[in-house]
Amino acid sequence: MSRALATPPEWHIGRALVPLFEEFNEAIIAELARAGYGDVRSSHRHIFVHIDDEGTSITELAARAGISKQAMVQFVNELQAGGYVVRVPDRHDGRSKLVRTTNKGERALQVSWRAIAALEARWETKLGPRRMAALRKALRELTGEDAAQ
Amino acid sequence: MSRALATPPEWHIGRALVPLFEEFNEAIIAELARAGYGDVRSSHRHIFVHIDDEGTSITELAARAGISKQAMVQFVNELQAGGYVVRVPDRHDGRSKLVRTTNKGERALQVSWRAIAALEARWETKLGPRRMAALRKALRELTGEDAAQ
DNA sequence: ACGAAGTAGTAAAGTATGCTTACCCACATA
DNA sequence: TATGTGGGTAAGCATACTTTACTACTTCGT
Repeated sequence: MSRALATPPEWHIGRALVPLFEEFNEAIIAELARAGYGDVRSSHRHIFVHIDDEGTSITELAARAGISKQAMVQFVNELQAGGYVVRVPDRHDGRSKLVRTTNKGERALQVSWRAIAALEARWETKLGPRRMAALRKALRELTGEDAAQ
Repeated sequence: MSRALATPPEWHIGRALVPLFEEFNEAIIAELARAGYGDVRSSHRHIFVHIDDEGTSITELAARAGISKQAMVQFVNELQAGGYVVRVPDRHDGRSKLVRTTNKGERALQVSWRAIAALEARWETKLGPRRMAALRKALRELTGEDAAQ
């Protein structure tokens, strides 16, 4: 019945990671909605972050995102309905189609990049350029990237 | 029809924030499941991170978490069914009940703290103690905390 | 002291989302 | 020609909520 069996940690990264992740997501979605791309949802990043400029097959997109083909088909259908991507036949494989961004898709991507840049700028004013650079480098290394500029 | 209308950013924080957030979540849920608390889901953090030792009302928990009372009732019901929390009457208000953690709830909390500590330790081996401390400080400041130890 | 108005908790139902499994067809490759 | 692979439909499921509606209790104004 005794309370306080163990002392809780004074602070841990989750206290920041969770709200920061939410802030990141909401900043992008809100900016997209403001720019007229209100039908883009955060799960559509599975396409936007993995799609190549020359187009990418559904199977490949699904593999990169780590979800099933069927789930990816759904997301592609949604973005295609919104006019953000199109399916074009693959010249090298009659079964395959390549998903490509449309001009509208490119514009939406640019809006999201601007939203991210704005968020990073806000963070930089809080931390200063030196510490913000260090933060970016640290985060990048933690995800296994080289972080070699 | 021209492609490459704007250059995509070489790298941005989302590339790290998203996978790191997922890693954080999965590390806790996996460790809880391994310890026999498989019925705790990540949304239950809404309770665990906001609950006071003396107990907290549903209305207060909902306000802190930024969700509706009804949603909070659901999460409390689930955790109560699992034996992690109980509802006790509030002496000062006949309408109100206080949600309190049980011993099992406290044990689950400790498991999650250990999982977080282990994750932070793994990150520290990648970055070294100095840069890890700087990362923690930066993240903490970004969420509006003082970060004054 | 007393009725009106507000607040705490809750049940029930509905909605949006992000998936999965089970199948199936078309085409490619051996 | 058999087998595999790409794309797809249909259905189902778990999750994380919200809206609506109601009861019990408290507080406030008179």
